[in-house]
Amino acid sequence: MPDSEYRDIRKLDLFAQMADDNFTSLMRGAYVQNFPAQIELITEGEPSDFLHIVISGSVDLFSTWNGRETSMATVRPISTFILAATIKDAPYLMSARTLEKSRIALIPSQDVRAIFDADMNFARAVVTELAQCYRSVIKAQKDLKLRTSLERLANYLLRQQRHAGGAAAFELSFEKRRLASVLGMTPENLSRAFKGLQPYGVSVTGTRISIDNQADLERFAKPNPLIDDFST
Amino acid sequence: MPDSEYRDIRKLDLFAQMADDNFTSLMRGAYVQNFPAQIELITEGEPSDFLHIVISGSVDLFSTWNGRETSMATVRPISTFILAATIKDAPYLMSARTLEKSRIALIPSQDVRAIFDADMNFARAVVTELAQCYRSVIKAQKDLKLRTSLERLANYLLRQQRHAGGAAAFELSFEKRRLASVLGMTPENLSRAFKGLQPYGVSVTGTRISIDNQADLERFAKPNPLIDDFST
DNA sequence: CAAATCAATTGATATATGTCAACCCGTCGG
DNA sequence: CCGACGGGTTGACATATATCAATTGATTTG
Repeated sequence: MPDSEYRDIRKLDLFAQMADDNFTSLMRGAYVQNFPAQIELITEGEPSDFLHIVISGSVDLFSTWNGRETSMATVRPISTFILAATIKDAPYLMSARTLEKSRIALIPSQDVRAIFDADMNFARAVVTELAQCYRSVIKAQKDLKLRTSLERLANYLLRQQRHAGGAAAFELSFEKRRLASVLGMTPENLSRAFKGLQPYGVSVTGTRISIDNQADLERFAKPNPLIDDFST
Repeated sequence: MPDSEYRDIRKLDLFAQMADDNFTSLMRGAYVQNFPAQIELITEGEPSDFLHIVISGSVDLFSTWNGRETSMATVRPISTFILAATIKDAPYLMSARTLEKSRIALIPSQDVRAIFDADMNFARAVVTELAQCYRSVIKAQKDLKLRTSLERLANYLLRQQRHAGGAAAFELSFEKRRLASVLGMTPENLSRAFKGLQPYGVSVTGTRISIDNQADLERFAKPNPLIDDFST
């Protein structure tokens, strides 16, 4: 693993505070691999042998049941996924596939559990990270249960706008069919939802979104930190 | 706090392995209180000053947005709630109200965080509990996004049946309007959904459910451990 | 006991969302 | 350049779900 990657991983909240030799020993057992796009990295139901870290590229977490499929989340550099399964030594609840060419680090789960017991700072970081993940899913659940698809899209656009720096125009960070799945609707419906937001000053050209009337959209979307603020 | 309650709390997975004096010191700062039914214990958005433990009765976790409300989960004895907010020292994401007369223990959040740093076994238990909570929400999310309301009800009944011991007939553990909210539908729709399951051998009288054709219902519901098995 | 209350149900209807088929329009490879 | 392909869009339609209003039936309360 190149030195710069090593240092980038070290900087993750999860690893930043732990003792040097514990981090080194975690990394010693780690693999780093490049994957092409559209590769299924893990499959739900399988045992969780590795904690995964996305170094570059992006990964889609999705689930299937009875022939249907839904996108649960997207993982972008640099962050980890399936920490909970690793900690519990339980089967994956979600599958993961690369969305593009990606570089992934794999840390054996048993090493993570061992270091967890040995390093108080790491343990604290794991707990904080898990609590964060938990709260994110609760927010997503509230979004799903309390809002219509139009409201979900409106709030998604506001979040994305903020994430992109706050300018009136910005790019969607992934293709619309996947956005539809993340938001819990069909691609056709998403297309109509974009039209449904036109009266509130939203215009779309390809992946480029422009919010022409910020106040109007916010009045409609009614964003709420307890649902839309991912930092708390 | 009566000795029997003290011992019951001690037996919770979260506290079972920790050192005696750490547990004692946690409990020293704790309050125990009796609440009547329909009391709002916590309100979403407020700071998380206490970790709560339901000793008897039951508590509804719910959320609101824009005048709508949805039930997120029910907490029954003996277990804790809002662990994640306590650990992160972040605002509650859900409100909680007693469903019936309930006895609740309150442990100051800062004590929990302090003992977490001091007791490795407690830390490990907290992580396991959080990972469990996280996975439960992921399952709930899959349930919501991948299934229709009829399928959700069918699988709920199968889970409830198993929880009640597996007999063909059993009681719903709470009122239908709340069940509807938990399943993400209106009470009217739940009523129709019960009718929709009649062809699969489900009959309902008040809160009593009878599954007359187990195989038929399961063939329709297609239960899946990665969604419906709460233990893993 | 009678009145009031509230959960549950039912029917009629409106709205939201999904499905299917067709089409448009870029991109990519021969 | 052409044609195949795939994502996106659109329209027509079907289905799922919510809403509203009315009724029932059980429970509570004065």
